[in-house]
Amino acid sequence: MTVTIRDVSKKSGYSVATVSRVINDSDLVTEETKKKVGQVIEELGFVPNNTARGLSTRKSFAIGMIVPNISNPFFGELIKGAEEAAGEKGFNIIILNSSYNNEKTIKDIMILKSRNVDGIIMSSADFDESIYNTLVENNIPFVLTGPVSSNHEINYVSIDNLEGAKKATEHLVKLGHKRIGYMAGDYASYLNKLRLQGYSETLKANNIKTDENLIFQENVEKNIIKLINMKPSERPTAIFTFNDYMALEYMEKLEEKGIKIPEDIAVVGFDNIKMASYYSIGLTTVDNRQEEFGRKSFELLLNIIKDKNEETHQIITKPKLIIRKTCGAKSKN
Amino acid sequence: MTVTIRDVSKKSGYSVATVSRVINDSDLVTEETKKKVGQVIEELGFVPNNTARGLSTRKSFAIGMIVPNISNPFFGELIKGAEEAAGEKGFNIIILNSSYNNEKTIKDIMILKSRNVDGIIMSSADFDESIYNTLVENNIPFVLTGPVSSNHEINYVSIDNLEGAKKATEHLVKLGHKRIGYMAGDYASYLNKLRLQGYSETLKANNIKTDENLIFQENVEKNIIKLINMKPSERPTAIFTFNDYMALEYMEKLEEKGIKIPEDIAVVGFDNIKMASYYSIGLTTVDNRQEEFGRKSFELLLNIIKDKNEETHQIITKPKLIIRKTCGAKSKN
DNA sequence: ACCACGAATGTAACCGGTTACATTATAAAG
DNA sequence: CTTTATAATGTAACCGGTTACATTCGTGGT
Repeated sequence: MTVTIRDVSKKSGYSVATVSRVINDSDLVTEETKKKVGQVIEELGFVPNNTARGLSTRKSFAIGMIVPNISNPFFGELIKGAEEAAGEKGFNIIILNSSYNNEKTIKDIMILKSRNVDGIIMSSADFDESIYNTLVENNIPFVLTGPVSSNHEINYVSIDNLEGAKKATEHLVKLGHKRIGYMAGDYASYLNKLRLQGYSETLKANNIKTDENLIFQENVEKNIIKLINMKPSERPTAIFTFNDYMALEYMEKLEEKGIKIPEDIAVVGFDNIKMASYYSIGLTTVDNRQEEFGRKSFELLLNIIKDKNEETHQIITKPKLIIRKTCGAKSKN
Repeated sequence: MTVTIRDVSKKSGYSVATVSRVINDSDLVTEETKKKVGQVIEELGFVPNNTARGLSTRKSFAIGMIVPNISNPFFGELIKGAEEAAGEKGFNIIILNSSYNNEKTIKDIMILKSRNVDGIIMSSADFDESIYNTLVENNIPFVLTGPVSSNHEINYVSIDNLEGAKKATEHLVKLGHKRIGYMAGDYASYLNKLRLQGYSETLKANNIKTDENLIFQENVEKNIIKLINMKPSERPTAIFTFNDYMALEYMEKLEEKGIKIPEDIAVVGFDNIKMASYYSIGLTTVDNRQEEFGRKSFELLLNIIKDKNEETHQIITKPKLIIRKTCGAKSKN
């Protein structure tokens, strides 16, 4: 049915080994035979079977990618960057949705192993010991995206979250705010810890003493009620929120209550999701370019696969503040 | 290094054939041997090598998915649905980003062929003859998502766009509007044709004569200028826009000019993207559930792969109108 | 007791590539 | 004109599963 390397061998008069060498552009064959064999390949429309190739080389030219939620454009962009970089090197991406579930993540890793992927790009909200062990025991090259709290030496690429939080908070300080709040959601991620830390350190560096009443770490509902019930004189005049998604929620609720942004409360987010730039929202935020991270993740992974050397790499990019309207500073748009 | 079926065979005392049968849960083996062999598999941590399996069965339990833009949540949801459905059946998804480029799409199809995918889910904005031929010549089972203008008999799943456009327009008619506009972008897609048709037919059915001046088919910039420059008495009192994305753009521009929504102009979109429901936007729109379509696409594809029968299937789902604020009707939220 | 038959298991070829090793051809060296 | 090194090609085993076909074994019919 399908044309195989032996068909090409027969028709061209060369052995399968030589044909294989031609396919792989080995320098063991003459230019002339390359041409002749190439001709036959063309004629027969031969396409090498990747599965067979993978079986003998134990490589698949495929990498796995496990993300918490494909439909979230934040991860969509990550995937896009990785897919593009992979394609350029002849790799393909097998995508798996972990749904923020670590048990599923481990199953996914095993699935990817059975598919002989050459490596995995992981984007886990909660990279724990069990995931780490699974990857290491199965000897699978991997890189993480996002900040990593693990005390193992791990390859990852991430934005500098501490620095980003500092820039965001500092911007509010420079605008003259004294009562600056930090608003997060209810889950105690490492990411949250870093961003809170950046916030706190910035206040300290500017001789503003931290006020526990201005740090909101319960769920969004409770936080908003607490905020709304504060006397205007006690209320923060500016808030740095954990991420854009939450910032949008807070903003919606605040405006419902007649609290104006940025006049009454200035807002700065984190991530620069597409919506932040959109439709009269104009959220000031910290740019967190996922597409670029996707690309870098793949490139790092490829290095690891090739080199197999022991040293780990951490690629940490510098964050950039995007000033729009919600912080009250003059927009640069 | 890795544990193979022969290791299991050796340790369990059974032949590789029997082990293979156990793996595949064949009813040719006793429950007892299944148990014994299963035990050994457990002990050794054996995971069957999918590549080897694929080579002999000529199946890969992988399907390819080609979408125009992964980072667009519209497609993200589609992928998510397909990935989930696929996972339940032991299939994985290889994702490829076509960037709306048909030449790349054809290359992608060949890449997927060399990987022996069992089928392809295509989401092309412009499914043309060359793509069709590539798929058919290479004998690759496929299903399309979205409406298909091709005159070939093709498997696809789509929303009923004509019906959706009718519902949207009808809603505006029922709200008492007489001057209802249709606003699209500048590209003449089949999709646009369908939605425009739904709009026109609804007007006719309600004895409102179509006014060419209320149909905006140039690019967004030009359309908006034309709209703004109309006298209020000539202006449409309501518009049905090609999709939510455009609707948001129009709304932004209109509000900038002081034209209130829905008081001055009511707006209905199409697709129900996440943003439509969000942050005081409240866009009335036609639900176009991509996640469900992703799931259905996979299920349909699986049927095609299994049955190999000749008849084609078209799965067309009924659209649902989501009433929010921009149409001026009382919101049901 | 003997044969037939079906259920359970085993043997080995096969899927389509890669590659270690063997072989042949070619040219340079003695 | 051998000998020898080297470049080009060929042979066949191998990757790790699946499965057609062969074999073994137990049971019921006569």
